[in-house]
Amino acid sequence: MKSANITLKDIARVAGVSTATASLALAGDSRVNIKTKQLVEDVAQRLKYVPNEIGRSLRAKKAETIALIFPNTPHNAFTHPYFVSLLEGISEVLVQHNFHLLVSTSRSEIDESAAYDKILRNRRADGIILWPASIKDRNIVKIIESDFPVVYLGKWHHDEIITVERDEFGGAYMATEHLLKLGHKRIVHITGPLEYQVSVDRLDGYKQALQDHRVLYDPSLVIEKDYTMESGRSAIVKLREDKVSYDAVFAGNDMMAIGAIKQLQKCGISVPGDIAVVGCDNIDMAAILDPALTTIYQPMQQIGVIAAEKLIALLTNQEVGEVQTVVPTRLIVRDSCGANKEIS
Amino acid sequence: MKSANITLKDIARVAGVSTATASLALAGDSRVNIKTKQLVEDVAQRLKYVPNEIGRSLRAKKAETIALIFPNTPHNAFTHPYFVSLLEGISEVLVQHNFHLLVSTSRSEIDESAAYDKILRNRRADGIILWPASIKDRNIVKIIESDFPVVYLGKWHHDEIITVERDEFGGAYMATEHLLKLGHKRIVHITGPLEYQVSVDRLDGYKQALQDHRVLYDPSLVIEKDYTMESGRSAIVKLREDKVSYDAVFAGNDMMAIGAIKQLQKCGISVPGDIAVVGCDNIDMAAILDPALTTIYQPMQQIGVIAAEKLIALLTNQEVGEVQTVVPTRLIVRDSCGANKEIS
DNA sequence: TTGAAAGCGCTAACAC
DNA sequence: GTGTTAGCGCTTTCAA
Repeated sequence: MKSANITLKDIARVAGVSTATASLALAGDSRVNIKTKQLVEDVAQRLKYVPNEIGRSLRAKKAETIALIFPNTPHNAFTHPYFVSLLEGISEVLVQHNFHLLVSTSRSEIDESAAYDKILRNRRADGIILWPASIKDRNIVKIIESDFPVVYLGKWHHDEIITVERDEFGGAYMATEHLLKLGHKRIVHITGPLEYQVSVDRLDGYKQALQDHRVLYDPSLVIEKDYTMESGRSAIVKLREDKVSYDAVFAGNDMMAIGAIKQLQKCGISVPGDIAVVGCDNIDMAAILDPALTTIYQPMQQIGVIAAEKLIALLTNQEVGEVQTVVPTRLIVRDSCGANKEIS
Repeated sequence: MKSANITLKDIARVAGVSTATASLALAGDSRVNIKTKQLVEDVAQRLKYVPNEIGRSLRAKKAETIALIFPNTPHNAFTHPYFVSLLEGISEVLVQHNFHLLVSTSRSEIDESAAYDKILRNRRADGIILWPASIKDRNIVKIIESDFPVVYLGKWHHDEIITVERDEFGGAYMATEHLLKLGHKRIVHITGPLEYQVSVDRLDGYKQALQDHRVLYDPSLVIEKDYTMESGRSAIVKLREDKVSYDAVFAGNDMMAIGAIKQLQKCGISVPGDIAVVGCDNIDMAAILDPALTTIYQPMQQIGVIAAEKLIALLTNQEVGEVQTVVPTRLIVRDSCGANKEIS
């Protein structure tokens, strides 16, 4: 900054009023004389006055900031394909309300609960949007149980917590049903680590679809992997080793679906000719691959928008609306499932 | 929060000392008696005292926070494939130094310069990492010319500005040279919008490589597009319409390279058999495509790390080191260029 | 070695 | 309508 910062005091001095009046004037308080108000505003504009938000925050005990917290390592958090869309949605809302966004990655496994305490109490943020980590993470419980304003992006069994979640169950159900309707009976499901709620929900959706269509659930068709492309590959290898027969694959995310397809193709098995594959996430590359991947779309931007709106509503004592929101997912039919006849 | 926040005053009262002593003790000042220090620390720990950073910031006139600013729309900013890696690098360093990260997307075209002024002066952040927008954006000039601590992620013609940039020129040079060495003479270059410095640098690298290899620069081989996949497609269409003959394509980014490949394949032209293609960025899907995309790797995480380190060094009066850093890019040879003989 | 007091920039109760 | 004053939580002289 070339010049020292202009404070409210400066404005008051130049305008020839007290700081209190200046403050009131700039806040648009109706008690202050219209001419005085004009005068103060002019001076403020001329001197390019920008309120010091730290001072304001200290006084108001509000930071006008919300924190987006990832309880895991930065690596896990940021490489998540959803992250960018989520951030976009949150940011969009915050800008409208003049809130700031603090992105925090305190790794639960290193800083332990102290880091959370700090975020909760150092008053840098008024509320938190919490990205779910493993179900086992006790630190999350702590945050959720404190009555600090928080929006949890997932399922939580407590009526007072605001949650915004995707309909994982429904998405998996749709994916599985889609394959069933195409005539497949032996559908492999590659799950993510079952310590994540998402993985469990997707597995449940898969099971329910089978049951509703009177197809017996066969545990040998379910393989737990870790959401990486490589693990998708290895799932296929394992199926072959175990001599499991199957006619379709529903992968717990797109990366594993891609890995599976690559491995199948490597073995000379046609997708979708011999084996139909459906993924989950609709990451960018899903549409570009050959065969283009049939997958479940996750409305992450929308989730960001809803989460931010609810949190701000809560912070500003507005109507929050429904406490638990389940945002629908959507099946995107492309080529890898074989539904598009001309290419299968 | 279940209980009201514990302040320094509380600690002092419980420990039976003054706030000044408590502050000193917790700061580890050597003047304070070791026993007093111990006592205060015990009390602080017992009451789970966490300093209010807003109060501290107001006093210190420092926010211990840096802002990452995108001058464009949230959409443009966040969907950029580099963003996640960059964020990861920055975040990694900030966590180490106990700094916070404010992510800001004030859209230059809406809020105009007021938004920048605000960021510069509301004291929410001590420094800025600035992501380059169009060269024409006057607001950036304003930020850069203020002497607010800033690290600019690109080329800037001013010795006092800390910049961290990728070697775009070198990358494009390598890509072009690689194609030349493979025997290609008529290399198309699809550029991004030339109002971005990146696009210009890549074009320059392309030209220089041609010149050094005594290949005449032919303007009809250069097509300005907009970094989208669709525009990569349309570039190929246009070349065909104009009946331009060529044997290779160097695309200004991977998305355009992918679009070009898709369009070429659609026309029955083999990649790399008939036309060799090289992209730029090394986005995730580059390795997964068929043919796998030869491209230029951009070390964005490293850039984030360097940028954050330099900014923090500047803010804490440490040695900043070199003011202008050019981080090398790297050619990643895969299949789309035809260098891997067995598949071409 | 410790405490009293001032003040960072702001807002709001209260007095005039 | 406007000014005086106090105080948010913290650090840092300065005095004891």
